[in-house]
Amino acid sequence: MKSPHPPPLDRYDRRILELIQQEGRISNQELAERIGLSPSPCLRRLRALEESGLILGYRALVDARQLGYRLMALVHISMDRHTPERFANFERQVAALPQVQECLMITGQEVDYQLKIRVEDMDDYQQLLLQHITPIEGVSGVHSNFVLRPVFENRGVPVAP
Amino acid sequence: MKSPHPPPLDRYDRRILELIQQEGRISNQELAERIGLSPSPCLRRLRALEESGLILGYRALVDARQLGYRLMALVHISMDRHTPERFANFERQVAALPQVQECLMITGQEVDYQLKIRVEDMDDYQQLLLQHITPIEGVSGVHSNFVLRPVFENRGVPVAP
DNA sequence: TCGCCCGATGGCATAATCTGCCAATCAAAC
DNA sequence: GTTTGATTGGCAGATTATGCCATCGGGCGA
Repeated sequence: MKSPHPPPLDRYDRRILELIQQEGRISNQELAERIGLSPSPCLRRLRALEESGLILGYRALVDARQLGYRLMALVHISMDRHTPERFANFERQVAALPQVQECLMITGQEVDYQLKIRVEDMDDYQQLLLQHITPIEGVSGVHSNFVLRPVFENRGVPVAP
Repeated sequence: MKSPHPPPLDRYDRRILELIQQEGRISNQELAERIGLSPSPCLRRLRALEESGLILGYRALVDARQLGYRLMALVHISMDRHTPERFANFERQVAALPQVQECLMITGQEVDYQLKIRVEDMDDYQQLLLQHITPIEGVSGVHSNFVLRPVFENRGVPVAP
């Protein structure tokens, strides 16, 4: 999957990465056309990028609001004792909650994790917090911020020249 | 694109949404097989979901670390004067920075925005902050947290039954 | 209970796409 | 200028997508 010496990316590879980050389901033919290559080598390059692990996968972006998730929250969690077992347990429990879209271990004097959460409304949020997050062993502090407006999300990673 | 009365989702639609959030480039044939429908109606449903706006698009996930982006930071921004023009200007300037992966306007007594940033290293980060973010008109406070470990990201939106 | 009606399904045929193979091309090193 | 190696383009077979039409099934009224 991941070679020890990843070959450098030329301009074709970079164009491919840029385009499939924007249009993940673009056909190989159109991809080839846009990068100025014939379909054959274009597909070979795409497969190579997938094999190398540079392309981790493909996702459809679903409109969470249309599914009823009108509330997005950023939750900062602090843990009382910093043992590996506590962390591992917390991460496992949190991964089991589908409302938790993202979990980052971060720096901060009073904070250990930031969670990004999607729920329908405040009632849901309160229930999730009180019944599923606060009770996790080791959680000593919880601080919530709510997203007033997502200015932009899910941007592609810049592919430098 | 977005109908005023979106038709309710049945179990087929929900399965489609679940699967394409995990495998965005799955072929229609395999998708049909997995949801227990023949290719014809499966494709019709997929297209309908795209037309309705529920599926916003498709993205390839690129491994940022392999591209050299070893540092991920969460930056909290406070603005000194809360006028619409200031906000709009800030958002425009920030959207022009490819290192800024996400920009959320959030609640908080001292905070107005959270940015998620990817850079190669601390030098890059310092330069981005001092040369491109701090100078934006209206920015009065900047506070950085760094991501020690992304436990998980890019999870799909739960599609409730 | 029966029969009608509307929407959704499955299958088919055609069109488009994917994908492996081969010879030809290009670039760099000698 | 020649050789060597990798990359490309085109072609053919296999796979997939997509529009069309008859059929099926569920809900509604009689």
